[in-house]
Amino acid sequence: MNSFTEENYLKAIYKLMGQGDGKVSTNEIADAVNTAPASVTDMLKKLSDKKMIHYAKYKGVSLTVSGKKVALNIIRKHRLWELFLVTKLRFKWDEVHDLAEQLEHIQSEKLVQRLYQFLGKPKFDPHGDPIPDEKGNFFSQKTFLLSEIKDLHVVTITGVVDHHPSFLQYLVKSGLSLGKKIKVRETTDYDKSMNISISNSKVSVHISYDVAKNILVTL
Amino acid sequence: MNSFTEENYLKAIYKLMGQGDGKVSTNEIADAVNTAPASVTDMLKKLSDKKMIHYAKYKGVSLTVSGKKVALNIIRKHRLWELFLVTKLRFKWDEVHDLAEQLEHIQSEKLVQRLYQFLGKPKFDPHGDPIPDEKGNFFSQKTFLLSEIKDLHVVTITGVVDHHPSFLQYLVKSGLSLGKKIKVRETTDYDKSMNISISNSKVSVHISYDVAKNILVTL
DNA sequence: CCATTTTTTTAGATAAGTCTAAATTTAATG
DNA sequence: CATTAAATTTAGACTTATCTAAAAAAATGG
Repeated sequence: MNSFTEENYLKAIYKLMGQGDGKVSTNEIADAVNTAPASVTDMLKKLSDKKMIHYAKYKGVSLTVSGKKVALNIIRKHRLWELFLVTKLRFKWDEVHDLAEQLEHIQSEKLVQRLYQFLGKPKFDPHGDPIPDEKGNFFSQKTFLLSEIKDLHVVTITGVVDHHPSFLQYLVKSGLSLGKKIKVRETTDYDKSMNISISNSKVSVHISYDVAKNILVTL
Repeated sequence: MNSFTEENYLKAIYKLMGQGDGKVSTNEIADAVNTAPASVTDMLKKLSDKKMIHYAKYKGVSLTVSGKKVALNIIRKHRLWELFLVTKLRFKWDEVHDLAEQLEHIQSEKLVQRLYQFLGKPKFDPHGDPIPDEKGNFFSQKTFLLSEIKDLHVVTITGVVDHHPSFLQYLVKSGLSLGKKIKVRETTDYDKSMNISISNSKVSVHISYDVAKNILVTL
């Protein structure tokens, strides 16, 4: 069994590794789990002993197959709980992250299975992130950053890069929720800000480049 | 904020205090939380510093008002989660205890409120135990042990003393679930075992004294 | 009411996870 | 490529919650 702390490290490493199998640095992890680099080194030794990571001093780390499995299971639980909170308990999508950070550590395979059934075997969480299945497989849609979309193209919002409550709240206030179809009307060369219109509502919104590069869309 | 461990001690002390405000002994607590008495003494000092318990060396402990409040909140969460697991996720009543022991430590007042609403502001958990409200108040029904009921009386099963899965499973197998109306047909003097009949089903069951004194009933 | 048993507390250690400060390794740069 | 800067690890210490063994207090019972 793994402790809460170990699970959090594995999750952080998983996220830092991204798609590729690149090595993750001690400082990156320290930053992600909000602890001193020296503490991270200690934990890396421990996770290495447990065969959860590949670790060679000064060389960075990557997850082993078992490490990846654990990480994906935590992520699965996190996203299922987020969806539960939003769809069943009427939480807003910007409120659920911290609570899910607690719930993701509840140990019970049966509970996860039942929750999964209860929610109707969902494929995505309230932020548009895919929910891994029991085996760790998940849908990976081809998404683009809204900031990369050329003028006059119509796209659908399917996710966010930044998950902070304040950003999510800003999106809601601007009428930009998941699933919305939008058209890029005009991009300003100078600051790369965009004027976009929301389909079926004549409404148009002006968003900064900073915002646009945190919104994921599909064609 | 209190740690998981502190919460478990407070819950244990609350349960050991029972109705009265009697003092609870170190050994009783050690037994309840499954740790060595010496460890309990350490924790008692800590809880005393935090003004959660009244503690004088060698004299036993009792909860302060804040200690009781914390304990009741944990119990509230425990019972709400048990009910959630049974009514929403189709767990059996004998499966939920250990899982609720984990879930009861999730910190979020909002979550508790929402769960409470979601479950329809319930008054009792799946084992017939009352669920304290936000303020720590709960219904206390006048219940009796089935073992104390005289022959030919009709009573309703409203709870259990022993919460162990094996006992609960035995009850289910014998058709003795919460809410069932039963009549005590005959008590055997020798071993105090009972022959009882279940209303609306002609079925009669023979139960030992050990079983009868772990079933709570109302007249 | 004194001796023995039981209960409780103290003392000293251990393991997990963290820290700061110092040492070491790697990377970057003139 | 030698020196400085940055990243990483080691060393030593702290906190929380636990343990065992020994000491102290309370309870029991002839």
